[in-house]
Amino acid sequence: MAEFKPPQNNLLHIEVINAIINAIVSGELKPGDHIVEQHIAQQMQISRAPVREAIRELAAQDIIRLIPRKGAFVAPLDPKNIEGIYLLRSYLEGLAARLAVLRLTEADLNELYLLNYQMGEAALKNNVNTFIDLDLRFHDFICQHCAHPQLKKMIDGVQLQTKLFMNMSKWHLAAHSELHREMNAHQPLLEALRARNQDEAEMRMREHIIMAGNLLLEYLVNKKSITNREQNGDHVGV
Amino acid sequence: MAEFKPPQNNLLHIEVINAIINAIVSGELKPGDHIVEQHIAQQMQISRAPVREAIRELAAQDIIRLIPRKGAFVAPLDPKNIEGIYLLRSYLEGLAARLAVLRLTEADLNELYLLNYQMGEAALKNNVNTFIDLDLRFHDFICQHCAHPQLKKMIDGVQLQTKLFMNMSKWHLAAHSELHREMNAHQPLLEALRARNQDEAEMRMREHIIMAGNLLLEYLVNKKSITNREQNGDHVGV
DNA sequence: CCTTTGTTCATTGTCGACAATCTACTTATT
DNA sequence: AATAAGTAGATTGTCGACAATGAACAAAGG
Repeated sequence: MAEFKPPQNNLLHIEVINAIINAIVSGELKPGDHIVEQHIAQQMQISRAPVREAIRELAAQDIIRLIPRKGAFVAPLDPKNIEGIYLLRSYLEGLAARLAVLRLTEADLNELYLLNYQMGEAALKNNVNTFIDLDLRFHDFICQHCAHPQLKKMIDGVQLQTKLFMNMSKWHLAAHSELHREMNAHQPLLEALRARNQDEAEMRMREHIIMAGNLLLEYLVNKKSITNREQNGDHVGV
Repeated sequence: MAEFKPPQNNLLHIEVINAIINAIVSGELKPGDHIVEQHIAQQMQISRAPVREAIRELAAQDIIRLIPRKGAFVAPLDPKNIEGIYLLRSYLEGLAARLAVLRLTEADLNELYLLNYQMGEAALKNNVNTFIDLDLRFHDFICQHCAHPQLKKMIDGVQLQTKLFMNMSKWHLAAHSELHREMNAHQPLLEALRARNQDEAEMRMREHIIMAGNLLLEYLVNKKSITNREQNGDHVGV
């Protein structure tokens, strides 16, 4: 029997969501930019209704800031905020790890170990995109096994933001030189999971995320001071 | 000069949100009920557009479950879920308390002590509604001072859910006999805040919320077993 | 009797149009 | 020249209508 796949999303607003996210990731839409419903609607040759829904949904995830009767704006990206986001993420994913300890089977653990191994390979090959993708799958895998849909949803939202941060700041371009620092970042967490130690798993997950946040932050501050130097010839001390 | 307040929410969808929440709180809409856009639109004599937006926003907060092309349904209310919600809330508000420690002024602390005192009074008078209202203001006050808008937003969403839980389960009707158990629930937290001890504040906030969750859960399980007994004459053991 | 195929109706998804509001600019007034 | 009032264009908020989908029920065929 031939394969009859169900038609993928015929829901317009979901395609709009993806389109907007892509536009932000690709830098086409920059933080602070005004998102005009009709412009998107015309470009995608659809009406404003699904565009509106997409914007509202992204606003619920804080990707977009909504101001009544003025419009939608791409959320600003400031380091102060990033620190808070990563702190939040560390708490949420820490809790997810704690809950996942109760549910991960041996097969699940093996899968995680495999992902971790592949990350090591990608790091050695300096393959940043593969590394980031594997890292995301690693975290997702744990969060999916926490059996807490609402927590999962929150984490997805925060993760999307961090993904945007990384892309907007073109972090991945500079990550080559940082990969070695992240290479074995999951090891302590994995051991805690295997030992079925909830406290330890939560703690390690938190540490790991805070560390990743600091790495990004460090890069951002660096870049900014370099940019400033370039712009006004001023030397900014470390 | 007379007060000329700006007209309150001109935005229809906000009024719809409140209307739906009220309907759920009052029991008019029960968990699992199908929310039909046109019905609400006709009853409120507006078009479907703002109703749609309201539903989408409530869905983002997990008050409502959305199924594509089938519609919106009031989120089901099961004890298993409640436990998870309170766990989540304990983590989020715990973090908020930790952050608030850094920002609460002496005046703020006095305000919190006042609220706590008033709660004691309300408890002694067995005034449940006042007690619940004060409790909410107490928690809100702390969360507002965590200087983390996104965390605050998440907490608001989860708090709304717990509020709905309490109302849907008619918990407040039975709370009279439980008030004394909650009366001094904030004391340890207050002391930690005054001592500017972040770890302690987070811990005490968590404990307090988990305890409140258990109280509600205990009541729900009790009620359910009573209901079961009434329905089928079966005796459910503890 | 059970399964499959139509049919009808209720509801959601999408659309184009209009009204209300905001911004930027122009004009008038002191 | 500076401030206030007015105007025009763009954008959001709201509306009513239609198309697409899904659910319940009836009819047909085995």
